[in-house]
Amino acid sequence: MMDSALNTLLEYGIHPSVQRIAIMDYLQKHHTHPTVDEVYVALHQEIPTLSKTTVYNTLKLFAEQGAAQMLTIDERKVCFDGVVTPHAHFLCKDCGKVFDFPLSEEQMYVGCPTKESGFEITEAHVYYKGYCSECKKKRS
Amino acid sequence: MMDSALNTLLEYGIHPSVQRIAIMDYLQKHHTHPTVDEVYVALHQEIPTLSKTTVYNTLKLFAEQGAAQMLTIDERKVCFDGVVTPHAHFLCKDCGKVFDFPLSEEQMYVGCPTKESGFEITEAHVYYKGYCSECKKKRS
DNA sequence: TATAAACATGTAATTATTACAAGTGCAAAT
DNA sequence: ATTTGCACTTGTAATAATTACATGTTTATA
Repeated sequence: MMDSALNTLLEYGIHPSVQRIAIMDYLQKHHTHPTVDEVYVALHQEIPTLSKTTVYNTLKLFAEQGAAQMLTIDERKVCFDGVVTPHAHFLCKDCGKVFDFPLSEEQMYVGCPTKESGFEITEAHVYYKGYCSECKKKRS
Repeated sequence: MMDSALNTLLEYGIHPSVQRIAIMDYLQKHHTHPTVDEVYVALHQEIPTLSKTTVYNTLKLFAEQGAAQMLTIDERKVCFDGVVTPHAHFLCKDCGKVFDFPLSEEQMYVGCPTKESGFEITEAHVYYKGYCSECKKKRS
């Protein structure tokens, strides 16, 4: 059931624990770009002893190890994405939903500082903002 | 002196006030990607009655009107950029500094959802993260 | 099973941000 | 010039997100 989550943790050199597996499993099954709070509220049901601090620590760890992405597209809240293959994100300024958009690795890193610049790049994010089709209708 | 700031406000349809002009002037003269607090602390000297709420309101207004950019590259703090022409941003994970990198409008919007998708795009941000040349040296 | 290291927990503190009500000052109209 | 209204600013208080830290628990290994 949670084998995929466990494997992902091992793959990224993260020591597995009940909580970490559950959180990774949640990320992999819910592509809703959840916040810390959303993950906490959802998992608190199954694991009543889970603390919010653990969710903070764990998601931060995942992001540091490259097992998940930390998204800062919405200034009001940080959210997370279990999909680490290259893609872009879109934030609707009306409903606040975050959408995925296809973008190749090549496109993500177009114009990115090269090694010669002396900068070492570890991640790239492409964020679009505007209005999703649903909200666009409502507004007109 | 602050004519450029005043003109920018008028250009973006923002009613000028002493505070708004001073804040825009600060943004235009300091390309340091300041936070609300940094702007507040700096200007509080010249304008002792300036309140932090006003800085919040004003920078938010600038961003909404397109007269400045709100950057969410650093999850720890929102910062602002008075340069609204297309370019990318780089955050050093060690020292926390934000650097500008050249990027054409075309490159910024590579792979961006088209009108046919039903999405309306109002802004795009390209963020890189890693280690700047200074910090890279220290780490090795 | 003893021990140490790694993890998780909960509370409290901190910080960033927003809400809101009251005050101020400019600008148009009389 | 004076009044009136509106936009803007202010300060305080509330809210929400995040972090620090000390304690407790689990896990792995000898």
